[in-house]
Amino acid sequence: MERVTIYDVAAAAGVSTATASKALNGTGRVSSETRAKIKQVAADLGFRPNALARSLTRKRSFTVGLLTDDTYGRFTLPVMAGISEGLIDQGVSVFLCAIENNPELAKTHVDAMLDKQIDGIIATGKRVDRSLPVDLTHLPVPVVYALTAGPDDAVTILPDDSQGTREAVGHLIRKGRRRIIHITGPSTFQVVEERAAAFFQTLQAAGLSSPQAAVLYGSWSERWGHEAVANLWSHDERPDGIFCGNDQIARGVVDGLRERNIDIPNDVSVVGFDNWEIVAEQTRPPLTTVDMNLKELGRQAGQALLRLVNGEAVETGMWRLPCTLVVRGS
Amino acid sequence: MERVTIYDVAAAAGVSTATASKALNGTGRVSSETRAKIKQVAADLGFRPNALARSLTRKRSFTVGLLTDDTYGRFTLPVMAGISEGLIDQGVSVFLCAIENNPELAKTHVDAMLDKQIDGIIATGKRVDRSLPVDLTHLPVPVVYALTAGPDDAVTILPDDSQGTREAVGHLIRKGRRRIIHITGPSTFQVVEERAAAFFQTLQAAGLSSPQAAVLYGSWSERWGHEAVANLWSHDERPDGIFCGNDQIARGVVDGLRERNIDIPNDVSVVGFDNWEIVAEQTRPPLTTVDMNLKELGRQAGQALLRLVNGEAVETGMWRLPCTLVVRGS
DNA sequence: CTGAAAGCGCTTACAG
DNA sequence: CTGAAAGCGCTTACAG
Repeated sequence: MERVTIYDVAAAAGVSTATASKALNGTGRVSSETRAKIKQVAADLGFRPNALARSLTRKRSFTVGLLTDDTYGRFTLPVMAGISEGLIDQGVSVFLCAIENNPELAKTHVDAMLDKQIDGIIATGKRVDRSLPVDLTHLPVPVVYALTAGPDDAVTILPDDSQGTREAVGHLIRKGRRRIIHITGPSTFQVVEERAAAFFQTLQAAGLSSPQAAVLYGSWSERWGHEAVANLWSHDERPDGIFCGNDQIARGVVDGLRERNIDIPNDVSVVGFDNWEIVAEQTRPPLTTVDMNLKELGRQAGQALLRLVNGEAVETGMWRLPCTLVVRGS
Repeated sequence: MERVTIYDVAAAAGVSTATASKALNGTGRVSSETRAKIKQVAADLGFRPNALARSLTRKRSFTVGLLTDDTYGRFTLPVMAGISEGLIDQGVSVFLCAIENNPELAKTHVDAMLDKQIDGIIATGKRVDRSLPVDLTHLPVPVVYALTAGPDDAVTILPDDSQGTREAVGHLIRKGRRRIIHITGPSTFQVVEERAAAFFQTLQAAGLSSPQAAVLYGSWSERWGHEAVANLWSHDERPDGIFCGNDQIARGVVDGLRERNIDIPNDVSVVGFDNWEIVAEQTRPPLTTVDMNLKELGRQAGQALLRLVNGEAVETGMWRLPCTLVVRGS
C-alpha cells in the first residue's frame, strides 16, 4: 500500500498540485467549491502530507530538541510532559536527548538534532544551580532553559520558590500558628537558601519572631524529618507549625508527630513542598503542600521557544512561575 | 551565515554533487584521491548534510517515536535514557510523547510522528500488566513494547522478575539464612505475583520450608516495611532473612530492625528491589538490592526496533532481561 | 481563481 | 571513475 501524495489528491480532484496545496493549507486564493472538493478528495484518500518534504521547502521542521541530564528524577518528567503536551497542539514534536552529564554525548545529540533541522532547543535539568555539560550559546537556533542554569541573556524558566514559601508560611500563619520552623534539605542547594530567606522574610513581615533554631538543614529524606521531630520534642520550646523542604521530609515529620500522639493539624500544622502525590496523598493525614506546577512550567518553556522560533520578542532573564498551595489535611 | 550544502562542497572540490555524495557516504566507486579531497573540502567548509533532504530520498528518517503514559515514574526515565543512548550511536533520534492515559492525545502524537516519517515506535509504560490507551497494531511501521503490555505477536521487553527474585533469595540462602520471608506490594500488581511465586519456588528448591506467613502483601512504602517489622517482632517466630518488594519497603524494614537493635546483616539480612540509588545508598547499612537494568532494557528495545526497521528477523514474544544483584551492606 | 515551473538539499540509477 | 538527470513530496513566487 503506497502512501498517497499530493499528486494523487490533485489528480483525483482534477486540479494542479499547486492548487491542491493551497486548498489544503488554506493559503492563496482558491474558490470555495474547489477547496471543498479538494479537501473531500484528500479525506477520502486518507491523504497525510509528508512532513519531511514540507519542512524541506518551508525551512521549518516543527520539531524541537529537549536536552536533559536527569535520568531518575521525578521533576524532569513532568516538565518534559508539559513541553510535549504544550507543543503537540501546534504540531511540533520533541526530540528527547538524555545526556547524563556526558559532554561528548551531549555534543553528539546536539549535532544530530541540528542535522535534523530542529527549530530550537529546550535545556532542562534537575537543579537550577547547575548547568548542562554543553555550551548552547552559539547555536543557529534559539534555546530556552527550564529548571537548569542558563546564560543571563537567555530565557530561563523556574518555579517561584520564594512565592511558594510565602504561600506555605502564610497558610500556617493564617491558621493561627505562631511558633513556625522550617525543616529542609542541604544548604548547598540554591533552592534551600532561597526558601530559607523567604521563610524568614515572611515571618518578619507578619511580625512574628523566629524561634531559636528556625531553620533546620538536613537531607531530603523522610528519615531526616522524623529525626528532626525527635530532636525538637526533646526540648521545651516546640513549634506549632512546620514548613518542610519537601514532601518526604514532611512525611517523616508527620509520622514523628503521630508517634507522639500529637494532633495534626490541631496541635501542629505541617506543610510540605513538591506535591509528590504518591507521598502527599498517602500520608496520614494527607499532606498540605506546595505544587511547583512543573507541567505548566514545561508548557511555558515550549511556548517561549516557539515565540523565539517565530522571531517574536521574548523577555529574557529568569521567569519565575507561581507555585500553588494544595491544601489537604495536615 | 548560510548553511553549506553539498553543492558548495562539490563546487569547491571541482566535482559533481553525485561524486561528492558518493565520496561522503562511502558508496559507489570514487578514486581515493578525489574522495580524500572531497572529505577535506567538506571538513574545511564545515559541511553537515541536511538530514531532512536525505530522509526524503532514502525513505528512512533515522527517527523513532517513544510513547509513554508515565509522567512521574522513576522507572520510565532510565528506560528512555537507555533507548536514547543506544540509538544515538546509529544516528537515530527519538521523539518523546507523553500521552498521560489520554487516547486522543496518543492518537494525535502517533499521527504527528507518522507524518514525520518515523521509522518505528517504542511503547513504554510503568506497569507490565497495563497497555497504553492506543492501538498500535496496524501501523505502517514496526512497534516494540518495553515495560508495558503489548500484543502476543510483538516483541515485548521486560525485566526477569523471577530470576531477580532467585538472585535475591539465593543470596540470602547462601548467607546461611533459613527463616526467610518476603515483604512486598499490593497483590494486584502482576510483578508482585510473579516474585512471590519465584520466592516460594526458590525456598522449596533449597529444601527450606516456608515460615507461616512467608509473603506479606502491603503497599510500596517505607511505612509498610516499618509496620511489617513491628508486627513480625511482636511474635516469636522471627525471620532471619527478609526479601523486600522494593527499596522503600526495605528501608522501612531496615529502620524498624535498627530501632530494635538488631544487627544487620549479622542477625537479619535484608535485600531490596529496584536499586533506587537515592534510597539504597542512604540506608544504614546501605541496601543490598536487585537492579532491573532498566537502561540496558531500553537499549535493547532500541536495538530490537532497529532490526525490525531493517527488515531483519526478530524473535517475538516476551524478552526477559536478567536482573543483577547489587551487594551492599544489608 | 488556477497552473506551470522552479526549488528545498540530497541520492541513485544510468550513461559515458 | 565521474557526471547529467531525474526524483523524493511538498510549497511558492510568478504568469495567465
